[in-house]
Amino acid sequence: MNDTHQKPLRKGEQTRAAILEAALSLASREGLEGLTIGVLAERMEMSKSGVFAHFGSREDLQIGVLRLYHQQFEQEVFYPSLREPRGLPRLESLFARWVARVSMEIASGCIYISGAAEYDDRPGAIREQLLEMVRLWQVALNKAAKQAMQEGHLSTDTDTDQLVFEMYGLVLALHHDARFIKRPGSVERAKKGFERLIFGLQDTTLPSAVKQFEKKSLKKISPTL
Amino acid sequence: MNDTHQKPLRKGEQTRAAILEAALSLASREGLEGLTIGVLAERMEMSKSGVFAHFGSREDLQIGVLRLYHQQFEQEVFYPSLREPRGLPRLESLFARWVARVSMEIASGCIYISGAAEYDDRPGAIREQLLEMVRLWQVALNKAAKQAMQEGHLSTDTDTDQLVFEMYGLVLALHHDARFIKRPGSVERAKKGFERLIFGLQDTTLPSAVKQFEKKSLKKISPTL
DNA sequence: TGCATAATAGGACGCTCGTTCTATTTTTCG
DNA sequence: CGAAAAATAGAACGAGCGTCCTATTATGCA
Repeated sequence: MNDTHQKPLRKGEQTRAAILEAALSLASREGLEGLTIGVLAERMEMSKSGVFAHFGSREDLQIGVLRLYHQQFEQEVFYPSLREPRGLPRLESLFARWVARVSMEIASGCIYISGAAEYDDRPGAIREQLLEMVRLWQVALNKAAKQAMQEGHLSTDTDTDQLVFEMYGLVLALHHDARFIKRPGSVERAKKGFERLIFGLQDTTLPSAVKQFEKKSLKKISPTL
Repeated sequence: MNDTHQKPLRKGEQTRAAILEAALSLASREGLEGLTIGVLAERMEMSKSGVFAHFGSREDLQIGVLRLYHQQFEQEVFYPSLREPRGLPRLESLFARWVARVSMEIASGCIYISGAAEYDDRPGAIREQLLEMVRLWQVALNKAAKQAMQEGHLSTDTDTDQLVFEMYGLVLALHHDARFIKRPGSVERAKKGFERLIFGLQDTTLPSAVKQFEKKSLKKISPTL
């Protein structure tokens, strides 16, 4: 009954991390709301209460999963792009890595996207946490777009909010078509849409004469990762 | 025990329809998977078994909801647009009415979109039904785009699959930003994206000289309904 | 109006869920 | 090593779920 708790020991945090990884994998497939402690325990070959003890509640577990996903997203998409020169190259890198990650997640699912649908109007701590992360990501994209403007890579009257809106739309369409409809070629369509978006080309309505701008960048970003 | 069942009487179908309406309203907010017979019965001021008896199973109820939604979608979006002349006007009408409907659904939610997230990889009759409807809608959009090509309203080398992909992305982004993030102005962004998409304008990268094409249509489609 | 039948209510079922309590095993460290 | 503390297991709980069964009420038609 003595509540002077020492700092936690090693083993606990280790299995906690393992549980979170399994939980993330599960939540990617079934959704955060579909994540169940029983199934998670089964997957971990542990008892329900054994798993549960690492988290104060299911909600805390879900938030832990969210934070782990955010961390991975930062590490795989955001930080590497910061090494690109600011302006269009960085913006292109952000989009390319984002698309690459969602492509890899086709078999499992992007938690930012599925979570947005799940927590549309389900108030609570999970929604708040998710909302903060998605906002952060959109702000990062917006900042990169604004820098591209300042660097002269985009027209000075570019509506960056509109640009981010359409970039997000392309990735949402990719996720939708690839994961729900399971139509091939969606990745290429997202990339093509981005090129058209950036270079302001729509060859279906305009005569050529402007196509020379196409495909002069977005190339050195390797499609791996 | 005599299984020679007569054709069903009036009252039954009447309340069945009322239940389906309530169920659609509920499923719009909570998702098809969040639709529960208990809550539905409460909403209808009926007993659980009374509600249940109108459907062979929960799955049948969900499919009924799906069909009702599809019917409404056809009536509000698809059929009225067929009265527009084939080609770009009809394509614009389809998009405008689609956006108008999703705008009205901001408080509740579009089942095509939320359902796509819920049934990503949850096999079964519901996914199959939903998939068929979404495919049908995309095919309709594609057909309208192809007609716009044939009418000379769009360039002959238009990639209509790409066009539909991006149109879908715009509506998905609208749904995402308006419903999850609750950011205002999303409707205008979707419309602006469509105009840019159709007219091939991206004023952030191209000098003006082509802006005269803008806003010459998509106007007589009233935003009401 | 009455009778057959459809429509609905009420209750119980087996199941799964998150959570709690208590006991047992495992780990950590003086 | 041995004791304190952490980690885990096991069983039970109350609630909500879809579904089934049986009785009761409401409806439609001869």
